[in-house]
Amino acid sequence: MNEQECEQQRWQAAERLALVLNAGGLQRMSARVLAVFLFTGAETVTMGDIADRLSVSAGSVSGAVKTLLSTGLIERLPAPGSRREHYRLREDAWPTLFSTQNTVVHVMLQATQAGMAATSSGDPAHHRLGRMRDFYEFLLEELPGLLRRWQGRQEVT
Amino acid sequence: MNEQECEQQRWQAAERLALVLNAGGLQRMSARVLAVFLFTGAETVTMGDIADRLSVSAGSVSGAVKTLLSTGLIERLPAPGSRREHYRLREDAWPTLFSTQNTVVHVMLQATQAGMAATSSGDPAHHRLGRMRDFYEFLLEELPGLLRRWQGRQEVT
DNA sequence: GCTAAAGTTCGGAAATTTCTGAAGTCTTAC
DNA sequence: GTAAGACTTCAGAAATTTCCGAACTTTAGC
Repeated sequence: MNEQECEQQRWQAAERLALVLNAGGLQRMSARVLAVFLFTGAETVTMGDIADRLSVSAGSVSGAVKTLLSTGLIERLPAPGSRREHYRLREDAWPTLFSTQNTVVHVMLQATQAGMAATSSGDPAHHRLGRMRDFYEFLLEELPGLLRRWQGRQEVT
Repeated sequence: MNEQECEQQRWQAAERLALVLNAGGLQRMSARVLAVFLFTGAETVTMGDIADRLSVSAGSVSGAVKTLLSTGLIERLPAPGSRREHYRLREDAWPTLFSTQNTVVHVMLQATQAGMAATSSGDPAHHRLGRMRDFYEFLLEELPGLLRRWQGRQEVT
């Protein structure tokens, strides 16, 4: 396998992963940009690098980078007096992504509680909502332990 | 609070929950139909019931019900020689939904492995992909135990 | 078998999301 | 201070998703 073939495969894999990240909840452009951060051979990238690689407009890259920054998946490097800003994937990007996805659970719980307040205890809906609440409360209870176990494993390495 | 106010609140809560389910990955119409299954005061519902409640076309309901059936969130009841098919929320709907959402993780892992195959071990991308793979493999390892603990808690009740 | 109600399918309209491109702002270097 | 490059913003175009509705299929009841 020569170098060109490898590069081709690398970016094919990147686009495939972008599709999955997209299915997992990320916006399409955010997913593609995140894939660049993952698959680039460089330690850091600039917005221009990303725009070139994906052949998309600077505006799109700007928006996606802003989103990824605000969700804590990437970080801006303390720029050494450079003209261009440099960014890179954060070390704990994946636990972060996992955690933010679980904020949805919180909102779900609030909705179930509103529903239970609007139904009497004899109502089948009241019972159903109770079961739903129980499950998601269980999930939230389990979350901290899960992340702690992950961090514990990291320290060993 | 009189009966009408309660009904109004009930379905307001239902629509709110539908929005959250939508944000959590479900299609818009599937989410709204699932909310009806949760919030209805009846034990079971027919497609006609759903269409009336949401004021949407029979076609839309048909599509959404088909999806919810295939993902195991609802079930068709062994119809007692009736003209209309009856459906209801499955008892283990929420663990099921949770598990299906985690099939995304499997696909993600496959993509990381393809990426690692296309990069050499000296490449920064190789290292990044390795970290991503480690985290999601960890998650998959934790999943069975999590569901087992949930089932254990259910049996006690 | 016929009828009528229930459910399904699918083409295209409508609505929403997503991206671009151009204009504007900020920063750096000279 | 000025010019040039990097980044941001936003209105509108493009693409995609989503839904309706009409035609079609199936099934229960007679």
